[in-house]
Amino acid sequence: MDLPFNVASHLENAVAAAAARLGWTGRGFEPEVRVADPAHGDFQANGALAFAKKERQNPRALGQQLLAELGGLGVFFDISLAGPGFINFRLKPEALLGWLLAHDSEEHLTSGAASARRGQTWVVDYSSPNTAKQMHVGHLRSAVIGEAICRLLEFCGAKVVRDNHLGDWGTQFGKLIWAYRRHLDEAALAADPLNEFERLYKLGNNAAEADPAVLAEAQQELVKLQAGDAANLAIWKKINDASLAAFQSIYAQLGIRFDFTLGESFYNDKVERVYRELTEAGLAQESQGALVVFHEQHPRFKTQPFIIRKKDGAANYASSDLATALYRAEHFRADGIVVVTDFRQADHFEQLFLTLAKWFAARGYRLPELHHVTFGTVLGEDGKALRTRDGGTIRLKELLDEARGRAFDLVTAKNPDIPEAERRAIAGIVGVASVQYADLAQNRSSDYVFAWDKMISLEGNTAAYLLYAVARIRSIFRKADLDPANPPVTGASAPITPQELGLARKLVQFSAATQLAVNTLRPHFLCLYLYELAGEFSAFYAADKVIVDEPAVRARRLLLCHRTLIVLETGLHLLGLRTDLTRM
RNA sequence: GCGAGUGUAGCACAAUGGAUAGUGUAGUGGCCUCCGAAGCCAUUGAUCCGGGUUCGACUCCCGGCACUCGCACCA
Repeated sequence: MDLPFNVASHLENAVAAAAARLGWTGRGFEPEVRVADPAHGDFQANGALAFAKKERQNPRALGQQLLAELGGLGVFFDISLAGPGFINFRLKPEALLGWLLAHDSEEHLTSGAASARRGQTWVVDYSSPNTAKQMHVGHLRSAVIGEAICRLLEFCGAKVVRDNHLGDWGTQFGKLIWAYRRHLDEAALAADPLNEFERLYKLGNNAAEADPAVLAEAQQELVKLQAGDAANLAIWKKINDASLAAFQSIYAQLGIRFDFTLGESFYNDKVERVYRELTEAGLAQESQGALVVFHEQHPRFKTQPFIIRKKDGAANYASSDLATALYRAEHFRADGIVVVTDFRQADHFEQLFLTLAKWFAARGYRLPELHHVTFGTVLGEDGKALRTRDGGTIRLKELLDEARGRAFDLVTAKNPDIPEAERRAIAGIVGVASVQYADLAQNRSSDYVFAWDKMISLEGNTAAYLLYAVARIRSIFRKADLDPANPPVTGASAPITPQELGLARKLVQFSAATQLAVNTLRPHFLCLYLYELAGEFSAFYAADKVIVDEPAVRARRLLLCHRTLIVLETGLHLLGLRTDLTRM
């Protein structure tokens, strides 16, 4: 019998079974298996501690009883009781090598993970920029975090629907169409449509702010658009087509491909049902001319309304989001919906989810698991929202161009002998990966400081450090002219070194890291793992020469190198990064 | 005013109620006739304040403080 891909869940099952034999299961025992501090073991089970508290018994004694039931695991682990009642599991070297031999490709790692969420469908709503504007740095996080979440869910076996929920139907179009009708510069439109749309939007926005009469006119343009006015629809379509074309080049660079681009406009004819059903269910009411939902039991939302139809009759964010959730539940049969936006929309989504729960319950609809994945602001080094020197917004296109440029300068400084075309290709991978990784590597809840030097300098927890490990491993195989597949690993006379063991142990923890990242919808847990793995590899690489004379030792070390390579690559791909470089 | 998020070394960040709070950078001291030194090894330095719950608290609860953000027709 071999160890399965997910060692932690295997242990969890074994500990739960042992507890069941002791009669603990019905009394609230939880195994609480997690990755351990290497000083104590590879995994630990802490369940005896909490259980002892609940039972008012000595935790150490309960730990001892549990330990006595775990004999079957002795094939794979050295097991010990420690401290107040921790049970530590340390994988035996043979078990470690067995696991490594069994998981020999990205495909096998993926199939090993795919049982966790098999059969589930998840709709992930991310990126979702407003059309008529260029994407700026503020759009980076939703796109990058959303894509990583999609890939993590897929890795765990879920069917993922990637939906770009464009802001293509809001009030900005009233202002934009108002300006378009009066101030369009045809020459500028032909030269750079997005630029001209941005100019018109600013013009319309300023005019509406300065003059209530203009605002009223702009609102009328929106009402006409939402009512299907042909002329306004034509302008709207022109704007959207130009915007989408520009977005597409950004998505291509970030490795993002949407299954659907169902913007707010798609739900225009679906909001009437929302109004009707919410009204019938007694959830929506008229207030100050608008249709709103209050939540009486909520301390704040009992007085802070969720406005689902404006007093001028137009739909808004709330109405289209309600219609969107229903569509996702009915049409995609979603088991889960993840919406990735910044934290400032937290109130909106709390109100939305409360409303959905009541609405779906009233109609007997099945409610998907709802997640609002929030993230903080990208800050400049002055601690304020990231801006250009003259206070403008930083366009995503320019940001990625600069990342590539900086990466190119660095590759050129380090390795001037590589042909320029290859240096450009390397810079494309490293530059974009650095930006993606810098965003993913921190807990998304906090703001983060965007610092070019730290991001591209390739030291510490950066994409380049990980890609450097990838390049070095490829280099070993290139120099040795060896095929890494399934080398013989037994019979080595030299004992396995601490660095080899450290690396092997880290590799086995890959599944635990992906589980943690996907269960919390926080990709930084995977980043942290990959960084530690690359660190273990670097330490191993410095301490133990791979290409040594003794065949069995060489084979064992090549096995470690190869498995490190595939785990690093699988992990980086899960984050949405490219790894197709052989040197850098 | 009400609410949410965030406060961890000089700076930037980790820590799913667990064992001695981890890393990077900056500083200090080592390591290339040896598979890539964009590297490795060692070392200095921190939980906003005050209570509480717990065998155990950066983590949970209560009260403050600071910063950011949200709160009737933007998305």
